[in-house]
Amino acid sequence: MTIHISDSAQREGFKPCAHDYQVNCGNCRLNSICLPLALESDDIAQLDEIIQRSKPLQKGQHLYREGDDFQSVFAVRSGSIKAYKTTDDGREQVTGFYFPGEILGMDGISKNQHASSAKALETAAICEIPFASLEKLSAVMPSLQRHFFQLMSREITDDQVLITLLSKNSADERVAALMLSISTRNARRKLSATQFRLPMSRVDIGNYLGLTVETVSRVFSRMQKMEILKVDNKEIEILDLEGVRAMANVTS
Amino acid sequence: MTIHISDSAQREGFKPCAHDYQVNCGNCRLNSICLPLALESDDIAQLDEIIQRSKPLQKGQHLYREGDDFQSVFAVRSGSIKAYKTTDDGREQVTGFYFPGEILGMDGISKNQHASSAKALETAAICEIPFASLEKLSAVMPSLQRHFFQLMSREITDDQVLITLLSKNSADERVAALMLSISTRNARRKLSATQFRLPMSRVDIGNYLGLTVETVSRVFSRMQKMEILKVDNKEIEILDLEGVRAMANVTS
DNA sequence: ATGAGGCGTTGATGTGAATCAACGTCCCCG
DNA sequence: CGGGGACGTTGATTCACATCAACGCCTCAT
Repeated sequence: MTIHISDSAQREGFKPCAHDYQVNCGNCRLNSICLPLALESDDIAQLDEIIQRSKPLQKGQHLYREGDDFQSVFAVRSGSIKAYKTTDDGREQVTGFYFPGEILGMDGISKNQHASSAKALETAAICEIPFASLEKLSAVMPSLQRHFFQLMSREITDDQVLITLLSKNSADERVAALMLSISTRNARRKLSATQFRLPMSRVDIGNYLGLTVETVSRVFSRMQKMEILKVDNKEIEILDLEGVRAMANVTS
Repeated sequence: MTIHISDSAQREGFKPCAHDYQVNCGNCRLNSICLPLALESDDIAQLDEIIQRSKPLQKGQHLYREGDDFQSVFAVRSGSIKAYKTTDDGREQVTGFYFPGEILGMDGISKNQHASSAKALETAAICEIPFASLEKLSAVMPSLQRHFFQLMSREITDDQVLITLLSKNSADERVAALMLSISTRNARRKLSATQFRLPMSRVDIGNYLGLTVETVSRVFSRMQKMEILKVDNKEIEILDLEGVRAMANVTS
């Protein structure tokens, strides 16, 4: 089977490797997040076949860059990734953070070129899913086709949530909402919903939320003073989930 | 063939109708926008088969509402549609405007429920594409499958552009960028890139761009004073395209 | 050990857009 | 014909967040 890797990935050392990580979709702890489909184990084997695992990405390395040829979408197996676009005037807009079990790179399909860049926030293991193979397999596996339509749709609805957050909510609400989002996604991976380490810097948070570093920092301080959140550098503890929800102004 | 219509569409009068509008994908003036695929005429006939045309939606009527069962995606044939979400606290966030040839409703796939509402800004003719049929057809028509993946990906990249606009740009830049976007989309339909009528209200524009009506109005006034735009209520004329580009702060 | 550079926090000041308010226009309906 | 309501504009004031500035704490290279 031909192996496809994007240019920048190749540049920075994302290489398929012979080393057996003893991981496959069938035994992957994350498959309920990554592949929530009623796949026959036979189907999973086929999917496994096209997925390429590789040696981990180091902090700061790029998985792909805006403008790179689009060949694959990627699933995060461990670590975390930030996706971002560069604006006309050279500034950076963070468009998303991706944690284990989550899939990124789908924005590249439309123009056959990645529409954003993706960079490791910490050491990260990645599964590469060549899109051409995925398309072929989808045509014969209706549940896989459906799953990918759903994944892309999910990305759209997530973006709409961010649009609303940026357009309608205060700095307090935005930061609180991000904390809740990370908490929820942690819980989905059977990790603590109340204690976690933020892999991204304050700059990245501000950039994602349309705020300056200073504002993010002040919101954290305020939340500490209110005793709804404990912040120790990147270590976060949610002390009062209801309080954080109230600050985020969400009903759910 | 079974006919699927969403609940709210049914409530408000979106009904398939026997009247022959003498429209099909093969002869539709918009097909280069809506279906930019190398489809055999045979394929187009098959696609035509599943698409349902109906009597036009009147201004203010809903095509679907947030929470409705997801059955179909929709293509605009004439008129225009606004898509919006309702926030927890009851406010409205406009997530997009859709013009002839454009496709909406794909955000409903992920949860099998529409994630936003869609309402006619003026009388609008719509093609309904039942998603179940589309999925089946996609499995046997690779170019159609590819096309839909691309459409969804396009929606993602468009949302990312809006995210960046909301997060990084001033009121002037946002309004100018919207004018350019409408201008470009008009040109794609072989209409004037410099003169057009805005189908949406100032409230909708503000809501989409994360601004108040007053601010939108002031930006328009400013653009008039600068003589780069002529505004007469909803009638817009771009007097100086480069000037508008400069205001939007875009290089392209 | 040392100092430079990245990252985060806090305080003082400035500003762009929100808010509040008033008014004009258009259109529909009694 | 008149009035109520939706929509748009413009001006005065306020305010949330950006900006500017200073400083503390790491870490890492010399």
